[in-house]
Amino acid sequence: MDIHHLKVFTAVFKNRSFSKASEQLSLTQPTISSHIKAVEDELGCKLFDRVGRTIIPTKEAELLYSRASEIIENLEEIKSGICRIKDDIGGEIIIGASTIPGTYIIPSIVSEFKKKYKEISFQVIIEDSKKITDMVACDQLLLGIVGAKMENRKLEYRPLVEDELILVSSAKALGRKTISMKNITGMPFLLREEGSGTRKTMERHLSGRGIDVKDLNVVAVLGSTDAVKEAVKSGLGASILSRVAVRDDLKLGILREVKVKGLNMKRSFYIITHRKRTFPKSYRLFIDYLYLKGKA
Amino acid sequence: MDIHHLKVFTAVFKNRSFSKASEQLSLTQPTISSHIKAVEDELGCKLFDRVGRTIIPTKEAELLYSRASEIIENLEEIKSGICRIKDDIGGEIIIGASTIPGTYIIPSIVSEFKKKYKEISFQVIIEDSKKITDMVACDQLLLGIVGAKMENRKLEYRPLVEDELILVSSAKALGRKTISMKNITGMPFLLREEGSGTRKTMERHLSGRGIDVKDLNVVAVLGSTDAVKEAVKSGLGASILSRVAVRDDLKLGILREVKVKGLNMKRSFYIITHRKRTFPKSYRLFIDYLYLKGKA
DNA sequence: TAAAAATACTCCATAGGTATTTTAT
DNA sequence: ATAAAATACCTATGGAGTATTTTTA
Repeated sequence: MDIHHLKVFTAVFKNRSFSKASEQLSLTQPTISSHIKAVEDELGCKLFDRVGRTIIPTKEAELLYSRASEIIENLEEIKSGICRIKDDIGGEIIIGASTIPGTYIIPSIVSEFKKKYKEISFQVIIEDSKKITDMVACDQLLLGIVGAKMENRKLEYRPLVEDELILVSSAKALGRKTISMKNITGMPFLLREEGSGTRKTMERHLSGRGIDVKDLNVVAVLGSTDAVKEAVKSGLGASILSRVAVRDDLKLGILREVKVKGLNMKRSFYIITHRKRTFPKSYRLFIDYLYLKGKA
Repeated sequence: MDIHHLKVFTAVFKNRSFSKASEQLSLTQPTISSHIKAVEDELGCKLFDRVGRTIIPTKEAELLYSRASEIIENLEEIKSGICRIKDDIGGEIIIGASTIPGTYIIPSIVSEFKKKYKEISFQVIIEDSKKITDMVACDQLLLGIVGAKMENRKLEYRPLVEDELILVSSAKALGRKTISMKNITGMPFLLREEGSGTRKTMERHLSGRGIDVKDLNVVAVLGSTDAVKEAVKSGLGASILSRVAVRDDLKLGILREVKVKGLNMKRSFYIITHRKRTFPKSYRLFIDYLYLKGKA
């Protein structure tokens, strides 16, 4: 049974006439006839007694009419409801971000974006790059911002902002402002865990220069940027960290940047999305905004 | 949008799979694909993200699902509701009957019928034959029992029981037990109104013997059988009435039958129905019961 | 006679199928 | 290699139309 059938039926019922119904619905009278016949056949009962040129609804028709309008309205509601949420820019955007972008990049971007779209609220989930990448790949998240590419054909990567990794040590620790590559392997070193984008990027750059993690004098592996920073501050060792993560500490003289000759550890933060997912309007707006930032 | 579409959609939604839905609905997987596509096109939005072999409903699909089941249930309810009332033998039967059958015939028939079908209730409307005939013809009544045929191509007439009109006078009035035709015109006469079946039948029989109503010595025209009976009892005049209407009065000796030589006023009571109307189950049962009586 | 519904037919969209291809596990 | 969805293509049903007939007011 088609909704159209019900619409035709109600029109006939209300007009007490096939031809008037046909005018109302911009159909021809034979079409109305055949529709009514179809419904009668489907329900296995007559709906109208054709008495001369008058039409009298049967008991069955009365029952059908009393409930058909309900169904028609219901369907219209669904359609309009879907049209609404299709263009609804409200709701919550959940961003999965790795430590560095989640802490130092996203907040200012979100705050700027919110000036234009006040009705969109945000939730930022902070996990390491690997975890975020997996969550996007497994459809637990629609949008992620990470500090390293973990290739996955399901995912769409787009650069957001440039960053740089630098070697930092405690300001209190004496030492040269510039060292050479070979000095790195000797110094006590602090590392992030394996899923970290910072660590992955660092490893990539070092191995490009012939140094493996195993060559380093690793004093400790810590689960967050802050933990590493604190450890460095306390003089436990040096570490390679995002410039954005240590900017304030450098300014305040708590940490000290040590230049490594010939080592330039540029990296990007990436916007990741699932290639095959469709996004609610609010997400599309925000992602477009991020893409624009990425191009600039 | 077809209800079928909605059923397919809900099956896919619940199974999170096109092929499982196809098995469940005994359709092929391509059919499911095309149905979902049709709904997506109609609503102008994606309903499922096809991510590898997993299927993820969009926000729109969530909304649609939450309301589609409602509609489907609604429609099932309608169908079952209609099936129920189609064979529902409960409810009320309204019989339009003219004076004589309504008073002397119908009550006993109804009472007998009710022994078998206790759940059917009856309402008997008593009007003269003409009025009842019109009401059936104009679809205000589905069933009538009248004492005379008023031809109308819309109507189906079937005999119910035989009756006989007889000439009656007051028992107190002296007079012969048998008279000849020519004596009729002289005597003071009481008549029913023009719409009366009794009157119509009487006129037909008399005119068959060459006597017109205008030839009679009409003392009064009264609107009901009882009124005529009372008038006859009080000696105002004679009248031609149904045997069934005066049976008790004859037995009790309150009224007296006067035989008219060569005048035999047999008549039938008729069941009338509208040829083009359909009847609820209860009516069909009762009408069949009446037809059976009519044949016997 | 005129108005309304039914009927007969034609045309085209689409529901349904089968066979095959694409994609991801 | 396999399982699932998409795609291509075919057929038959049924929706919508036009033209005509039937029926009744």
